[in-house]
Amino acid sequence: MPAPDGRNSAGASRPDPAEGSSRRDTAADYLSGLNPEQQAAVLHSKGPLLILAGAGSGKTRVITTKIAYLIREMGVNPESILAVTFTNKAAKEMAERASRLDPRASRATIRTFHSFGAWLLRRNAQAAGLPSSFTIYDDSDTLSLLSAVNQDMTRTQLSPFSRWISRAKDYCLGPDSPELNRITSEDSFPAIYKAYQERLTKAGAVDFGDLITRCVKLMRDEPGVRARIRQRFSVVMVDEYQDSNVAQYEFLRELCGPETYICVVGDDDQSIYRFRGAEVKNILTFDERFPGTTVIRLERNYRSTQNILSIATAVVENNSGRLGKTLIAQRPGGGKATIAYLHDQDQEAAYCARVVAEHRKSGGRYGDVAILYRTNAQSLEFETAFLRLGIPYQVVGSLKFYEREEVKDTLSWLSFLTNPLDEVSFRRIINKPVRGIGEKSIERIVASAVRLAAGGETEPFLIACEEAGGMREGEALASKGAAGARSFVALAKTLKILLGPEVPEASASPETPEPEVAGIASTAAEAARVSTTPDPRTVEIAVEAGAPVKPGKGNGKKSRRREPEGLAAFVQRVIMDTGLADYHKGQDEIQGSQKVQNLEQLINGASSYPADRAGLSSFLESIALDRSLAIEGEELDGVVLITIHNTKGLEFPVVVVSGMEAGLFPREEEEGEEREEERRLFYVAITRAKDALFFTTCRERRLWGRLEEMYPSPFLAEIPRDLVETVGSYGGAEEAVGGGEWAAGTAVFSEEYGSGVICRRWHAADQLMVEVEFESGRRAKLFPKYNKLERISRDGF
DNA sequence: GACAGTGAAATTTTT
DNA sequence: TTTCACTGTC
Repeated sequence: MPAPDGRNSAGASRPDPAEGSSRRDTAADYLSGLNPEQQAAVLHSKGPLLILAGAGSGKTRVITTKIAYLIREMGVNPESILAVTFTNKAAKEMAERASRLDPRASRATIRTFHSFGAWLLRRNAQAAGLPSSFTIYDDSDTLSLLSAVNQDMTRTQLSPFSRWISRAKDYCLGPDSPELNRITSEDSFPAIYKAYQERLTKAGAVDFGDLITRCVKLMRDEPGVRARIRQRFSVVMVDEYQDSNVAQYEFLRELCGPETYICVVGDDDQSIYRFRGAEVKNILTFDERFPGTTVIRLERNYRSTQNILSIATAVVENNSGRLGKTLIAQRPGGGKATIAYLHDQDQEAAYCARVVAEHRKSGGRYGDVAILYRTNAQSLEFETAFLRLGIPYQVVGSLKFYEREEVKDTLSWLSFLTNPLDEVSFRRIINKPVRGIGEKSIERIVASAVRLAAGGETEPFLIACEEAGGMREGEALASKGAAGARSFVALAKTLKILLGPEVPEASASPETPEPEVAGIASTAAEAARVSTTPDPRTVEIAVEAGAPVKPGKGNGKKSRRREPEGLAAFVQRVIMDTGLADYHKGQDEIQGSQKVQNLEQLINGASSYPADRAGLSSFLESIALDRSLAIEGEELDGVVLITIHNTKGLEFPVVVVSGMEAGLFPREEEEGEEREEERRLFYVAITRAKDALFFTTCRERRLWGRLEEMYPSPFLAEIPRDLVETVGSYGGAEEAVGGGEWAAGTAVFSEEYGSGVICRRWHAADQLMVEVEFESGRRAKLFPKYNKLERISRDGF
């Protein structure tokens, strides 16, 4: 174990002897429920630790217990503990559970990689070459900036570049790196990347990748910062380590000095983010890169029945390059899984509805059932069917709330008020609602602003607008545009004043734990200040905004609403004063959309933040880094519709893996790494199930309006036949698929074509005929009786 | 410079 | 089915 944090605990590494026995009792309490491997993981204290935690093996429990144990038994200062996760949900859960074990754990830093990066950069903005109020750009902002810099190219042309840039950053490659050819062979990429990066920096903004790569650079260039950070965090833990990318590995390397205790937890079989740069190699080679590593395997599974785990194991064994784990069920019993062969999505949805109904009949809840799919688009059929059948459901993720036009508009205003260099936001709001400033004029203003910024001007866009409005020396626009520019400037200035003065830069020792109480007190005062000066219009329009949007829906009673509090009052004011409220109200009337409602939701989301600059910054940051934020709806009992990626870390009594069709899941037909990743995804899906597991596959599917003929996923053939039963028919009654030796989904071998999977069967000339999709990618129609076709299986069937 | 209309293309997963 | 780029008209 590391020496306890120097600042707080010199000499305090041993628990007070007087308290010793009672502490040990408590320790016994929370350790006794752990199995031997879990205990070993908690108690481990020498050298790096890699915990290979199989699905459902109590991973979070081990981490949180370890945090509590470090604090209680090892005398580690909670502030010295850093735990990083990949999703906000995981971070939140970890923090909550650790705090429940020991309230002091709430003082530990438990964040996502990206949010920790943002935290570090804000506190060391100057050293990192950023304004402390830097804006975080999401992917669409990145694309906007790219198209601003490359005006001769369309967004469609630029979108691959946007992907390549973020991939390059995943690998920690800058615009000048000679290794960029690993990303793409496109010749123009380095130049476009470079121009983008320069402009991004000029805009006082960072993208997601920067949140990691800039930290790596900061730690390398500034030994002082690195030393402080290493002193602050003597314990570093990483969850879901299999999803880390190269840049995150580099970051970790910088965070960990010789004294740091490092513990990573992960499961190589659940690595499913390769497409965005995750490197399974990080976990596969951890013990080489961190010499002296102890590896502990958690293979006891507390979630699923053995049958489910056997399926999962059989499937994932088809992958190569694994560290290897075998899950052992701790729960008894469990029946077979089911493969349902269905005709189309309607049948698929109907089948799922039946699964739900049966589960309900045996006393279960709607929320016990999860329907998993590969792509978000697949949720639609389930939604419409469930709506019609009166089955409550909830769609997890995919809530593109923050990508909506009206929300983005508002956020752009808020960003621009926080960061006057923010070009992307400026472009978005300068002429919305229309102020008579068209494309040409915008380009002229931006060009002028870029010049001004180069001269050190801190508010280049406002100054450039003043020029355009004829308020100062420079190129003025024609009358209509000039008036628009003037009104924009006036608006921005009013709102800025309302927001209050700039916050002073961070103090000298930025990584010292901050006394949080002081911050809240001052911000509460600020909150009061803003909300006590309401614009009379605010109230009036707020009431209108609360009125029913669609005729015939809602009522007038709702209009007696509470006045927005805290930052919400300011956000509302921005929406009103900028004219966005009226503009989108108009849109609602034309299109029957719910933009005003969405804006209200956004206002509500701001209410828990203090109404000052700091509050606004943290509001914007949490939105940028946690897109699932606004879903805080009431907890209703409904069937869960969710993508497989989103299920990571979740479990459900009943799981339906839908859309098991070649080309859809797995997505690509090719073999290799891509296929292995899809298989891991399949493995994740299977291991979410506690009691019952279903697979559905359709013969045809409506994809973007067209009807496509589909074939069963080759993954179905990897499921040992004795662990599943099949139901359903593929078209006509005679073609029942369940029985028969040559069912669809059966793995076969042909001397001529190699191995493959039967995707279809029917009768031709009184003989059974099957269509086989071979691994070579070829398809062939064969008579099992006449062509040499063997059935194969790996379970000795 | 705004905006409506047309035609064509595109759909994976997320911090 | 939706989104985006491009064209033509006011």
